[in-house]
Amino acid sequence: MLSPDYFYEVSFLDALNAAQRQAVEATEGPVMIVAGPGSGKTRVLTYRIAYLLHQGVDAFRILALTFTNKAAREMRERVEQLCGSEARNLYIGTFHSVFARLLRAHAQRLGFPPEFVIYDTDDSRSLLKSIIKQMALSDTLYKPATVHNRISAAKNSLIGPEDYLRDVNLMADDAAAGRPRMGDLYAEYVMRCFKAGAMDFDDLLYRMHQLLTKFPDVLSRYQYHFRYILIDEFQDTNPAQYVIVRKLADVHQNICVVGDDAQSIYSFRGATLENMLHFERDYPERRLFKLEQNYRSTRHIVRAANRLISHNKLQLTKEIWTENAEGEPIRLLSALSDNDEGKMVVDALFEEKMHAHRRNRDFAILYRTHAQSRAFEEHLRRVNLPYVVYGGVAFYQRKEVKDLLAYLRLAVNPYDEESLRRVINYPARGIGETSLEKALVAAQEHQLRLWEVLERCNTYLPGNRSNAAINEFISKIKGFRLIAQQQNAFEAATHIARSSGLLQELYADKSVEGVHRYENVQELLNGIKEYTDLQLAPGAEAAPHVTADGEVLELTSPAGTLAAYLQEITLLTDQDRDDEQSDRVLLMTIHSAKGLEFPCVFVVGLEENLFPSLLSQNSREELEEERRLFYVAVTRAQQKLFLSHAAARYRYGELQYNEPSRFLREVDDSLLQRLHQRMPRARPQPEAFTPASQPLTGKPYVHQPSPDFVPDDYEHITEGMAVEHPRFGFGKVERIEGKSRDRIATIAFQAPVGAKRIMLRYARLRIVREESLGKSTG
DNA sequence: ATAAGTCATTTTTTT
DNA sequence: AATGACTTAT
Repeated sequence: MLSPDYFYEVSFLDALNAAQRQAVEATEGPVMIVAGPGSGKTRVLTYRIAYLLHQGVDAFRILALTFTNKAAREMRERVEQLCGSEARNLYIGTFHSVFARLLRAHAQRLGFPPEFVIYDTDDSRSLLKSIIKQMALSDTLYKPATVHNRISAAKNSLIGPEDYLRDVNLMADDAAAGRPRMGDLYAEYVMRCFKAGAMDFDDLLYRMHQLLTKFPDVLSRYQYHFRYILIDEFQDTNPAQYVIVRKLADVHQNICVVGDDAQSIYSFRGATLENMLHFERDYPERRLFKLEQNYRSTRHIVRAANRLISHNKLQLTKEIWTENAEGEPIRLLSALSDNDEGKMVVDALFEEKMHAHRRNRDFAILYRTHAQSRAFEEHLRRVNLPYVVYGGVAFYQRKEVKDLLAYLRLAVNPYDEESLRRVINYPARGIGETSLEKALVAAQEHQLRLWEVLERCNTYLPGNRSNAAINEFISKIKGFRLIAQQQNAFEAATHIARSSGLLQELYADKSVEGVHRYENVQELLNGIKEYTDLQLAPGAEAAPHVTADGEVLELTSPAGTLAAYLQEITLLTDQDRDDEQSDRVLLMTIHSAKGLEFPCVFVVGLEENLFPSLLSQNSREELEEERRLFYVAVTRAQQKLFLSHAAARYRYGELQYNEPSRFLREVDDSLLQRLHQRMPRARPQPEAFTPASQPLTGKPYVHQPSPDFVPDDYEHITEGMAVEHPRFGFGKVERIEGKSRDRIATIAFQAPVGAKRIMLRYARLRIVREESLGKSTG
């Protein structure tokens, strides 16, 4: 069995410690790896795959599932570094993307077209909104988001609409909440998605499970195919994911899950720690490996993390340790107000940068909610430190991008109701709400799809004034459909963008924002071109769709077509786009910091009611999840950790006073070193706070109304004026449209924000003298 | 049809 | 404080 070169070949395992190596070499049978933060979890996963390949396992028999595209890409790249191009044939992807592929191959079994569309959250909610309206329910009681969450939770627990309506407990819950029709909404929603040939994100799991349950031949095919299954971030899986994976692993039983119960922070989207407990129950013979040595952080930080997490009752016993240096004590910053916190944090950051000669990107400022970023942005701008805030409006969520995608989606699948409604009157072609309303009613009445009604609008909507426009629209889309079938993705998309009138509409808008939108659409088209060229390039590598023995694993649309492109793109998100490696301070929520690490970390806003959140203090479970969130935040730090809190802050426009977070007490006092003794005895008076717009002079701010300070008075802002916005910085008003409070100003802001269009109502703009523009940048 | 006024909402996020 | 959704007035 062992080749003569065995020892040479596996010498790469020398890069691992004993525990890691054991976990890598235990390839057969069920395995659970509990991996603490910074313990080399990704390393173990990649080496495990590399080791399997070295053992002669065919790459396409290995299935590795992750939560994010980024994690999947990283894993593939790292295996490729170890094993070369063989890594390309690995089945690595997110749960959603892998399942989407498998579902495409067998969609017809479930009555779906192979080119089914995937509804994102917006699509789902907009569909629900229309259903709620149609069923004449109050949309304050049945908010689309609430209903969607409920449906999503049901699907993630593999509860279908019939089960839901039959479930006494669920029905009682809904009745108690005053929403007795929830089950009916669920059923109608599922039916509408089905008719539209659409699956939402949760369907990719729910329908996958259905496929495997209803069709034993499909199940056994994949059961035999995937010899080794690996799952990353197991603590974040939901019941549906776990059940599916168990089914797939049932023949070979080579299932390896890697996770850390102490880092489970996604219960609000269905993840359950119980999966980790169930794993032990379901696989009694499973082998357990614990990776507890931390290579990331100083002893101070590791000790603080352990202290903190020991307050949680619900946990598998595990204590991380490290051989790293003691490091410096954790610093505590106590600020008077949110603005003060911004100043103290930025000052400390600046000092640390100068003192230890660090780069900007060595710093991360982590907060509980997005709204907290403002104060830090303001002060970072003031000291000229470049920064980037994670989590703005996603590219693929932008209106203009979604509009074009809707046209493309329609060309592939005209039954897609959400896309149809999105573009039927955009650009305006005289098909108003009334016609659409009528068509929807007719569709309901005749049990037809919206598209089918419109196709024969003369029959179903006799005498409707806009029938001519509808017919024209329908034949246009049919034309697009032909083109999508005959030409490649880029040609088809360009044609559709032009001949739908979308491009012209955007081109006509010469405002700064309009130009941006036009550019965004162009960028989307460029992306499509890139994709097409790559797919159709001579000698393009075969995607891992075909196994070595020639078996086609799944059929997808022909490469390079619009249909194929849409399949690839739907599951991409912003974080998968331009991964700018520029030297900037990073600002983000703790949730999005998971999986990352930084030399210096600031965890800010450590106040009761904010972190832990007010809404998380109802039950012990929720509080423990907040604590795990703090644990995640603390363990992002490699060398220096700063914690900060403010005595008072504005929330929802009101001044609130909060006690320091209980989490600060839970980290041993001896580990904390106060940077400045500033905790006030008495509550500060609101007047004492630094206002949002502090003069640049650095002199203490004196609160007195000045003639050039007009916070709310939009009438005073005129074109050509130099202004300062507390968040976006300095800029020049280029253009003003509209009247009164709906006036919109186009303001060319200086870097890093760039030109930006903002509503002036309530906007806190400060008029500044022209010369301050030159000397202040962000 | 457009402008102006009212009201409700407000965690975290991936796919 | 800041928005988005919705309603009322002209």
